[in-house]
Amino acid sequence: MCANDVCDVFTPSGDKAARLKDRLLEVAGLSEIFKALGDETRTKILYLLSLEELCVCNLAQILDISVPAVSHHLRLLRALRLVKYRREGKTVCYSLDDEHIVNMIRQAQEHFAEDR
Amino acid sequence: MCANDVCDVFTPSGDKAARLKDRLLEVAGLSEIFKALGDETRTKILYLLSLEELCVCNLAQILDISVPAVSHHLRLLRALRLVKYRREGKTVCYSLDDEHIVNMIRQAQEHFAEDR
DNA sequence: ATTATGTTTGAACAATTGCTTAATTGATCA
DNA sequence: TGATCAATTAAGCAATTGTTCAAACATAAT
Repeated sequence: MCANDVCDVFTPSGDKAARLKDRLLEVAGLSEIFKALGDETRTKILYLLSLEELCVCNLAQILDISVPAVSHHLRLLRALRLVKYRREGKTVCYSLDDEHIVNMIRQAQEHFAEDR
Repeated sequence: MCANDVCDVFTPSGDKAARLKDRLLEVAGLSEIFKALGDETRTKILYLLSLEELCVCNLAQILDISVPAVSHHLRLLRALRLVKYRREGKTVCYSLDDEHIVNMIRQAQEHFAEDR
């Protein structure tokens, strides 16, 4: 920990630190959504679903992982209301339930592109 | 795995699966960026730095965690070119090096808001 | 030089995560 | 009802992650 009288970007009264601490409330809980996208497989799932509606077994086929693995990921994405599902006979069809996700992916792509 | 002749959203030749598999290249490696935001502490760091330039020890103060913890996170964010730093005497000042991050955070906030 | 302060790095450890296999549930059809 | 197929859930395991403590490095001042 730094000595407050040396490394003081802050005002002596320390109210600035408090003010910044308050601003943190604005991003509280937000990382849950990013955590969902923080897994390679889930990013792929979300991107695929942004292209078209797909059932669990098709996702497993495309992603080359087991059906239960896909199901686990979808369960998490469902909990965050990022995807919605629709039962069609024996199969369950998933699709994107959030247009913001696509925007986030686009932003990440742009960052990557500039990264040369 | 599903039997291809029953759960066939795909064409019999299977070229559709192949086509979708190709599209996945468009999001390859993108989850690295989201992984950075997928940690509560790092989301806070990035948000604070979007508000103003801060040194390591100030970040530790505001976030109530140890200085090394902050440093480790900054190291990761540096590697992803999400933050930049500037030495000022003994202290090192960090700031945001990517406007896309702020956009991503805003998108996440909007999703959260609609989530009621 | 020596001391003091801010930052970084390394090692170790607890906690979390993502996967697989096996068992269970849900739904359709004979 | 019984059989079949898709999906979910549960349990267990390997791998990753975030943290702390201790040590090393960098800069500035005495």
